[in-house]
Amino acid sequence: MKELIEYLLRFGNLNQQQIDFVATKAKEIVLHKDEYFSEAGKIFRHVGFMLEGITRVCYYNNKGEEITKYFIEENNILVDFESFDNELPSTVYVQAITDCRIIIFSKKDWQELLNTIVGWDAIVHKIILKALMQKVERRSPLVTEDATTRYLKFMERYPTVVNRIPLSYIASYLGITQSSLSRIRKNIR
Amino acid sequence: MKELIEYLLRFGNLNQQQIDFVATKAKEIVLHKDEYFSEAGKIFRHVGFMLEGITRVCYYNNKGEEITKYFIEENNILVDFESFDNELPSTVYVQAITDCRIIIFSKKDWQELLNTIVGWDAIVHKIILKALMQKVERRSPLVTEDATTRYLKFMERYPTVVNRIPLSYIASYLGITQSSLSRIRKNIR
DNA sequence: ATCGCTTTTTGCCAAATGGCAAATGATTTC
DNA sequence: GAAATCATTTGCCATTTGGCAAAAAGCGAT
Repeated sequence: MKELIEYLLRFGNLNQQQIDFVATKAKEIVLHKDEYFSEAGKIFRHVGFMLEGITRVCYYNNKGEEITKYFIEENNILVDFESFDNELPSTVYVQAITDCRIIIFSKKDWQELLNTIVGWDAIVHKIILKALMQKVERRSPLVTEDATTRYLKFMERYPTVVNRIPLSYIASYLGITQSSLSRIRKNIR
Repeated sequence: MKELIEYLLRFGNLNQQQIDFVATKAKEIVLHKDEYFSEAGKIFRHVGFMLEGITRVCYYNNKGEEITKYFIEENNILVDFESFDNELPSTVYVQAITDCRIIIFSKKDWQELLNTIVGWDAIVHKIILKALMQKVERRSPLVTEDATTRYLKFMERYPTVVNRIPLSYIASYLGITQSSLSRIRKNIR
């Protein structure tokens, strides 16, 4: 919980009373490896905050291949705003790839925070912006570089992730096959 | 100007007085092909709105290759919020690739709109969100598909752009060489 | 230690893409 | 209209990556 509050305070100020109010709405859940936090076709009804573990956001293309869009690590927000805000079915899966501890807020509680805490919407907007910008930045370089460079950058960007998840997920993030990634790894050492 | 107002109204309501006020702050500029709207290293000090033409956002990688991140067409917002909001030097170039007509707001006027029009910040937030989401969506599929598929999708997504800009820009967006793109084109027909 | 299961590595060959340079085509300028 | 300039296509060959299947390595349960 402390982590969440620290995270929130980086985006705006909250007084003790407001912090306590947030805390009353927060619930902690555990998600085991391979379980889904949410699934494509369903509407996102929670805002999550990663306390511990790694999740990934993925989808399937028209050939049935699984594509990992990005990973979400500790101390990051976990929500599909398009789905959450507009009550639209999400197009992606959010899956735990290690055991995870996650703080969640139900939509109802989230609304109540919006209505109660002055400035909550500003904080939330900043958080969303930051999350989206991160996505753009993490995704863009992948297009134009060769697979080895992409892998090296991946390791820089997710240093805490590389050794905790199966290689197949990394490959599906980098847009290459598992075999290719394996070969690349060999050449790097 | 009508285009801008219509665009704004898609994200929230403004009364006639507010619309007029926005109009007093808007200036129209012309940017010729190849001119820069903004450059890497400089701070973004304007919010732009594309009336006519196409711009692209690009940068250079460590090999000196030019990478096109995306294109911006008519009726879209044109701003690097990270740079604009935080007064940080931008990392990208925004370049006209056809002659363009662009409405701009100076930072000072933009602030005044924020302070004067109730709900302006909400509209702006929605616009930013949409723009960022578009970027993510346009960028992500590029990673995992082969060049031909990427080109076909590019044509679907930017139907009005394909025939108006040089092939080299498209290649640098798709992350392939000009030669490869030329060959791909040949095979498609 | 052994079995069964999953993950990772490897070998083989085919396909896609890159790099470079020359040829062709298109456009501008005089 | 000819020359100069720029954009695009093509040829040649090297390199990267994919697809598939088998081998090897890792891991948990017994």
